Amino acid sequence: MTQPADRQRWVGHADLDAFYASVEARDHLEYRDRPLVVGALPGHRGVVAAANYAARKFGIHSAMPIAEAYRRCPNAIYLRPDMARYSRVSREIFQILETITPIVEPVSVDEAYLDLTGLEKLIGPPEIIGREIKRRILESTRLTVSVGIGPNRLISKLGSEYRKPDGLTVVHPDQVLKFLAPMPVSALRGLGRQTQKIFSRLGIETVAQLRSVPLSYLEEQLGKRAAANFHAQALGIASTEVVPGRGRKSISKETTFEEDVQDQETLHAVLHGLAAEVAATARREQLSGSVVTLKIRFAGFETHTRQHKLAVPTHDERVILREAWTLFQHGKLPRKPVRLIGVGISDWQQPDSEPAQADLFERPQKREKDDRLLETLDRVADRFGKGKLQLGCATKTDKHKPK
DNA sequence: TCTGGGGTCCTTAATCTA
DNA sequence: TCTGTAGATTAAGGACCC
Repeated sequence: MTQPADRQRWVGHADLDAFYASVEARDHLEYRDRPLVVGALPGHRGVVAAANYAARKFGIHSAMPIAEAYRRCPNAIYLRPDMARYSRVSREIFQILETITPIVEPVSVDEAYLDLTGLEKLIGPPEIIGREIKRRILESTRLTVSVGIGPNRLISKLGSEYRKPDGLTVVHPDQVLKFLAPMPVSALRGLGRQTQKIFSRLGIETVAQLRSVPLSYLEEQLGKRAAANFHAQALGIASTEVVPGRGRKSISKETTFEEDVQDQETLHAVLHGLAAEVAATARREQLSGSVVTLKIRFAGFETHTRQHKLAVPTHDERVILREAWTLFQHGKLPRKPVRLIGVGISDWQQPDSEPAQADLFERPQKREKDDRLLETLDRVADRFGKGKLQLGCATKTDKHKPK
């Protein structure tokens, strides 16, 4: 069904407030009103995944190293994330959003875009729709959400960030330029630390300033594509498209060691566990990928990836492990202690194509040798046992362990 | 100073192929 | 057959997001 070209498009953006921390506070009365940090535990490697507003008063924010958070507030409650529980709550919230509109695009576990076009006749003006979204979520889940509504994705997203927590911001089309003008350029989508540096060098601080810069000059500084993107954003021009249920494009698992590891048997054993988790997820989601990616991080945050395209897509952990291990050994990586190791698959093939089993693996001349190697290493992996490995932050397996 | 885990998208370089 | 070229594909890394 096509929409009339002149119909006003309305896009909503719903963003749960400090989601992980809010779920914890909701489910544990004793945590209420106390600074609460979800992420790594103090004394371990890791960062803050979510902090409630009491913790934010101490300057704690997500992605902050946990040691820094602890220095700022040693009395806060520190919790490991319980992703399974947050996922359940998330599913409940998405179901509620679908009672507003069937066109809901999940961005993450706590965030979604909604196509609200044409709902004025059913529910009311955008302000009423926004209030209705917030009311339904609060009544069903006892969680607050910040909502932004505007003529496109960019404006709705900036709207939900505009007032937090528990905010509602509606920006009508004729207010867009005024709404954007005083915002720092860092508010724009896809503008991170590196691009921020360039803008700072050019003396561009606000969206209004950015708007006054000729596109040709911006192109010289940022390249054509990025310049066009930020120029359009500064004018409030962005996509109105909301795509429900975008499929994932890759599956990966990685883990950071508590202390850097050089022992090959340990590395192989961990890689084995990660490959098994990737394969299990792929099988559960009926996906087969033909690109295997190995990720390695050394001391100093020096990160490398190596990838290889298979002739036949796979969700077989033996194939994934074998390929990842080959990349590790022959990928011309430095022989240094490893801080992080990870593996992933991507590049899905049509569902009807036959997934690669170990015996379909390409490079047949290497197979026999690889199999012998794998058998040996599998024995090592068994001997080490995943539970005995000194892993840093929990991998998904840890999180799924019954309590 | 210390930087997790799970993703997406983009740019660039190398390699393959017509 | 050799060489140059252009386009497609593969691979690596960076930037960004939540």
